[in-house]
Amino acid sequence: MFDPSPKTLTAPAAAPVRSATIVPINSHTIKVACSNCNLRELCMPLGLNREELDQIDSVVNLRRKVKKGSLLFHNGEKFTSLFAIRTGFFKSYVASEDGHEQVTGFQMAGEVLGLDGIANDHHTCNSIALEDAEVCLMPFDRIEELSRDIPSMQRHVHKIMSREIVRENGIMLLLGSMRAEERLAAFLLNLVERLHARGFSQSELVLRMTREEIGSYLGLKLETVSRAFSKFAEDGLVVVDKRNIRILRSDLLREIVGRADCA
Amino acid sequence: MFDPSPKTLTAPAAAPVRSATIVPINSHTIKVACSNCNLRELCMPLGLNREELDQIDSVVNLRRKVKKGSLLFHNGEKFTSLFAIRTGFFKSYVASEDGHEQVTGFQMAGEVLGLDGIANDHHTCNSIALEDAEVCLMPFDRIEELSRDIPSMQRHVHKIMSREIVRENGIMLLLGSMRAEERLAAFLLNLVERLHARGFSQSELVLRMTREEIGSYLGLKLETVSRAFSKFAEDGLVVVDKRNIRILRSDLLREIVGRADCA
DNA sequence: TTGTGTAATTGACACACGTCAATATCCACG
DNA sequence: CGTGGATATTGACGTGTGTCAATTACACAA
Repeated sequence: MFDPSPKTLTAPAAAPVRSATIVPINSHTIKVACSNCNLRELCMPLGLNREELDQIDSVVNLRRKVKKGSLLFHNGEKFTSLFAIRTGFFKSYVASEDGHEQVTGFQMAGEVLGLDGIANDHHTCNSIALEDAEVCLMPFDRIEELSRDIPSMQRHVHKIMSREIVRENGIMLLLGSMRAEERLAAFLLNLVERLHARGFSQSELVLRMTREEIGSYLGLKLETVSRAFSKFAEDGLVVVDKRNIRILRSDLLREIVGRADCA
Repeated sequence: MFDPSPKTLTAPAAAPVRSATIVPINSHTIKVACSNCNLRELCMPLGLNREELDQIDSVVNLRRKVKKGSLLFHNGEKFTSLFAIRTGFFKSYVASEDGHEQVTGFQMAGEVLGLDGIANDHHTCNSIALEDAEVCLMPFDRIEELSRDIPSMQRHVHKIMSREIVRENGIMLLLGSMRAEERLAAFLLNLVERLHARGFSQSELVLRMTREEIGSYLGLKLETVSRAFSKFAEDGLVVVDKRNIRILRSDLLREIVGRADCA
């Protein structure tokens, strides 16, 4: 089909990879910190000046590798830290008593995980790595401390949380009023947009999740997701080869999303 | 049917009502402030000591009356303040380009509105009063200022935002995997619980919104909501008289929610 | 009172999506 | 180099909910 090069959602690492699961950061020995992280335009340090950057480096004091398929945190776990994704791809989900899983989001490099835990000092959802990943640990009391000293940091934390609220408002709109193909179109456009912001192609993407996980996120069954992909392919909007997707007509995808509920 | 007394979601006012739309609060003349507001156990001041209470009074510097049917804020409006509901009942909703409205939440006394605006300095949703209401204006830069001085205040603001994220996670679960009657049962239980926390009955409630608005929130059409109400009534779970609802078997309602997606 | 509009209920029918099942494909692992 | 278990696709069919429409009840204004 098209170039199946196994791209990873990993920006070129500036630091050597370590084998330990938890890696203390020591700015003297390992030159890995927010101040020279290539995600700083997307992640926590956004909008901070040089001096503030140095301060935030003191917040991000741990790194953690998360193997594909393992949990970063889970429902009920004590909340202590937020997590900034350095590399890899995560799925967050809640589970109802009967065991049903509802995917609440997919997160990639530069995005922040764990905000749900602040409310009750315990996490209320689960986050699992869909590919080998690395996250920066940010102890929340340190974040709050620093927020009290640096107004721009404080504002940034507030914006990150508010952005999550706005995102979820959008998902409610999607789940509440869109039809299957509209949902999938919106999903694909959102994914490529975020990937593009990270330097990837505007038209090609590799899905990190199964059809079932997409379906859970979009409130659909996996068969319906599969059929919608086939329909898009049939209509020449995309080329679908398993998890490799090439978008041929993003304009038409946008049109599909736009005409949501017009009928 | 049953007692149709037109209860209002208004705690007994401690202060005289003024006619102006915007009422400056002067602690010397009008004894209305967080420190003696009867919602302080639910609203912003939660967990503050006496001295901190006095400080927060300096944040809440304006009151605003909102007539039934009028907007508190709307999509695109510049964000400056959060709003704490003193009395009344609100509906928040987003609108897609084509004009479809998706209700994102219903809010009552003691709850905070406007968190969506922080992300982009402009609101991304709309809030409309479903009955005559009164809100306290809390300029957000003042909130941030105070948060820097009072750690417990800072933590409280974070908790309020996180709580909203968790709430929306729950709605995603509802919209993504529950069936009509499960959704309505969950909705009713959530409403009475919140009303009960405000001193109202555990079993009787007056809906402030139409079937269509409930449907929008739950991702259903108004006819489906109506049918679900009728089914509940037929099965003896509730007594329905237009917008007056009496819950007879909350245990069975809980069971309906619980068995979501068990089949 | 009568008129008018909104809200709610209920029935008949349609259809989008779920369910069930068969098959194909790929990858991990012995 | 097979083999078993995910994952994905596709078809046939069922059903929950949407759609359309008729009717009632009620609030409010003339």
